[in-house]
Amino acid sequence: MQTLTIYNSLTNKKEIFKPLKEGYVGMYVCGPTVYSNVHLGNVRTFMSFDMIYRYFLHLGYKVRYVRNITDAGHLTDDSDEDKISTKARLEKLEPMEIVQRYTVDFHQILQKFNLIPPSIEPTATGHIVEQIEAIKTILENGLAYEVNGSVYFDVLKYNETENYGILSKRKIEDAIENTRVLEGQSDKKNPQDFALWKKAEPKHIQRWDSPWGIGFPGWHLECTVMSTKYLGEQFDIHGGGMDLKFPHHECEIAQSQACNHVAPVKYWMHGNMLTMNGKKMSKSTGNNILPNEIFTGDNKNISKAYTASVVRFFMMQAHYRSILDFSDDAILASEKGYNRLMEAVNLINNLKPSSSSSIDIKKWKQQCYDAMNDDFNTPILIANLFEGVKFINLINDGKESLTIEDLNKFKTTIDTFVYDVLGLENNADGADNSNKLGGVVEILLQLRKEARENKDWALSDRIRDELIALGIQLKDGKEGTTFSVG
RNA sequence: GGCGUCAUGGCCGAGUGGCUAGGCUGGGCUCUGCAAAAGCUCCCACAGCGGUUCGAAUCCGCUUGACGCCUCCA
Repeated sequence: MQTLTIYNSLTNKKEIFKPLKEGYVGMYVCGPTVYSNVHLGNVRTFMSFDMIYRYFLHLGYKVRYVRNITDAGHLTDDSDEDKISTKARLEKLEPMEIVQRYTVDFHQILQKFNLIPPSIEPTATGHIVEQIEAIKTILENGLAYEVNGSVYFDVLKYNETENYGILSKRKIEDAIENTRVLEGQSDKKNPQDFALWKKAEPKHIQRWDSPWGIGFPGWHLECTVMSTKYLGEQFDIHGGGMDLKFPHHECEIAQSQACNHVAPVKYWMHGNMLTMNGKKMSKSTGNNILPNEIFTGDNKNISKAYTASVVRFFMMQAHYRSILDFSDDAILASEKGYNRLMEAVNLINNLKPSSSSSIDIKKWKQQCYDAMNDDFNTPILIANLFEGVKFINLINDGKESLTIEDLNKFKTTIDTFVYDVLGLENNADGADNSNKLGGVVEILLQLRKEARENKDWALSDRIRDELIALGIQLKDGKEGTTFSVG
């Protein structure tokens, strides 16, 4: 098995990946709060971890991948109302109607981007009982307190024996000095304390009974409870967006320690933000683009529509830990690169084997693995794949050669990384009408060929130019004319 | 204000103490009726100022700038 290194946010270093149990990987990724449509920035994080999931699977690990749906308890501010309920009141819908609508949207969008569904996708509302049990345990361990029907985690007390700030590298002393004083926090002993259970006011729609009265769980708790339930008190990888590092993931660590007295996660992984116009995409600021707007081209930031595969390729061209800026120029360039890659991938089936190989395929293949083994470096992988594109074109031109064994190895490796690991899809052979279209174009190519034999350049050029206007690119080669649909 | 990350060629984006990133764009050549495609090739960058070093864009310090977190956020 390949030696894989992963950048661990807990230590800020690349570390060799060693699973807790040989051959198995437990991975938890914070999912969306389903109160509105997922925007492209949300998608990036899930796509990054999908790539990581895919690579583990390819390496032969048995992976249990858990990604939650937050459908309750996500506090917006100190108004005692959570996001789901606020939206529900606004639209006069049942909370679960909102949850259902945006959960379906989330699944549909991710499917379009060819993300593999996780092994388990638990919901917060489905784990209220477990959350209440966890609160009881934390109370028993003396690290939480009850005030007016709410329960808060006692951060200062926890920090006496443990390190609150171990992940985010914050010092609690600094936090105390710099925390803004907000209204309505009088229930808390300290501003740093966070809610485990919040009392529900009568106007609050989502509510559950508990030993502390009617209320709803705090946001941080669900991930602790669900990751523990499905992956154990300790598991290999916890992922999420960079913006969740503090306070969410810091709180998760504290809660797990308070319950189970062990560090829950071996490798913390954080995907970086997608920006647009240099600023983070986010729902609240409106600086975002929705996937459906990209598929239709209906957004002022883009000049045309782009397919999900092109967007996926665009994102894979950047490292998951780097900020990536979305722009029309950038994605336009990616689209061209994607098309070039896919044309070569299609061409590989036509290559003829030779009696000897002029290219070291084994070395090239290992370079692909080396890239992925270095903290999932997809940009380097793609650079190597373009090296492969060059090989394909040269072999096709008869300038390089591969034996049948090498050719098969080459083809398998290309397919593995392009389809299985990067999760790209080949739009050309995915279209139902491609066969019919191909037949029609073949007729035109025949006509053009006859025109050219008669030196009727006016006609042959007209056929070529009108086809290209429709996005059909002709390529004249020694053995006839081929075409590609752009 | 506090903490942190990053500053790479026309654009997007990797990476490394001395050796090619890659994609897109632009120039040249081969091929072609002319093109396109493909191949070859050119433009060879690393914010600024100091320091360490035989050697730094890569390590250290300072300056400037951008972004992220500190409040819900992938």
